Amino acid sequence: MDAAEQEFARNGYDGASIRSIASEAEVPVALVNHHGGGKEALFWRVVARRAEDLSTARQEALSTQDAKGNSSVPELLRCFIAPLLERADHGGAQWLAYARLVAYVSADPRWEDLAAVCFDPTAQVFVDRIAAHYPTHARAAVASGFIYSIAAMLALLTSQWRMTALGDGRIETSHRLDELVAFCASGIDGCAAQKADLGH
Amino acid sequence: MDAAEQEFARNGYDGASIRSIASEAEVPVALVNHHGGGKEALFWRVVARRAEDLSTARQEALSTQDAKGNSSVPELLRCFIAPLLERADHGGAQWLAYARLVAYVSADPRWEDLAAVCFDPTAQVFVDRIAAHYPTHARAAVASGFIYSIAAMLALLTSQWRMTALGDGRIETSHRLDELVAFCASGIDGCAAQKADLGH
DNA sequence: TTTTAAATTGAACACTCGTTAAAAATAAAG
DNA sequence: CTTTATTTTTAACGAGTGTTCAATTTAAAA
Repeated sequence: MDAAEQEFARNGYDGASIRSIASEAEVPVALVNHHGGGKEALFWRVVARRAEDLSTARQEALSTQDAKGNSSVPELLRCFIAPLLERADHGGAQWLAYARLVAYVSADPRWEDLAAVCFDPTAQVFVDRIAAHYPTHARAAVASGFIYSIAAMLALLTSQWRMTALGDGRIETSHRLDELVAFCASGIDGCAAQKADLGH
Repeated sequence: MDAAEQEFARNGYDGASIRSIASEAEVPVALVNHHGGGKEALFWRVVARRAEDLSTARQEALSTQDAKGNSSVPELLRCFIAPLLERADHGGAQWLAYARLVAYVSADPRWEDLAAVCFDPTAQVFVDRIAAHYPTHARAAVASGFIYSIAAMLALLTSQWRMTALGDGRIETSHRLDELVAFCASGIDGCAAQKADLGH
């Protein structure tokens, strides 16, 4: 599974080969097929493996945040974003590979169903919580803003190099989270405000 | 080229096959190799083909906007975002495919160089213009926010379906642009503000 | 220990891939 | 018209793909 995770994250679904995975895991080729149930089933399994851990981490962060009193939108966003980013940073090579895999799955419409099963239920919870801070008729705008936020989070995982290229100074990883949360919170706010202006 | 554009956009680089492209274009297999100079060179050519048109459209939008007087950050962002989104919406199937291809290239670190050549120069111009609205020491924050914004724009191209799934109502395509610009402008603003708060 | 089940292995199959080389057809130049 | 380029076609090569199947080894159950 670890080998498949690395290979899928590095080369994508089509670029990865069962033989490379088997070679990296130092097992015969037929074993990974017998154990994984075919390439596509193996891919699903790899993505789903850490999805549950990620979801519970997000919900737990939400619970501990709620215990401190009323949760603001930035605090809610942080509960969703921090678990993945922290694991990508300090969770070892496997979690970094998995984070890239999440970005890959989320970007490719081909894995619509997989993403819907693994990530959408938790996302739904956070959209509900964030939307509660805005007028009820702005829910669609909040949902859009939340998806934009997810895209921004994944961009931080895949194209961090581009930020240092376009900017003129490297930013410490610990500050990236605060920066991203600030971006998303303000963005959702702007989204909802724009929706409110439609009637004028 | 049109056939390659469709095929690459639909299946990615590894998923696309020269034979499918040749079949869709109703030409022999060897012709596309002779004319395109190999698969990778063909991919570069396809991506670069409309990149220049896109860049000039963005810069022209910037010029006409500047002619109206001082350009605000939302107006600047609209000049960058609108050209691609308009072409994806009303530019026919080819431009829609190309838009998806841009999203694909931007997401995959494998095409770092290609993206740097085709898209980064124009992006640099817009980062400079936007950064002029903020204190000079906030340029890195603005660059980060701009990349987040690009990610959001590409998410609108690839996962529009998810917005209607997480929200509870469809939003008209014409409103999407305003919504996205509002999100990005507010987000960049929040990014720069967070950077300013670091000293406290 | 014997018997049944499961896991592991090596080898091969059928297929698609990108690329190449020589032959045929078309266009351009003299 | 003849002759040179250029483009197009046909065919095939070699490598790599996911998958399958019987043979073997290991583990578990009776």
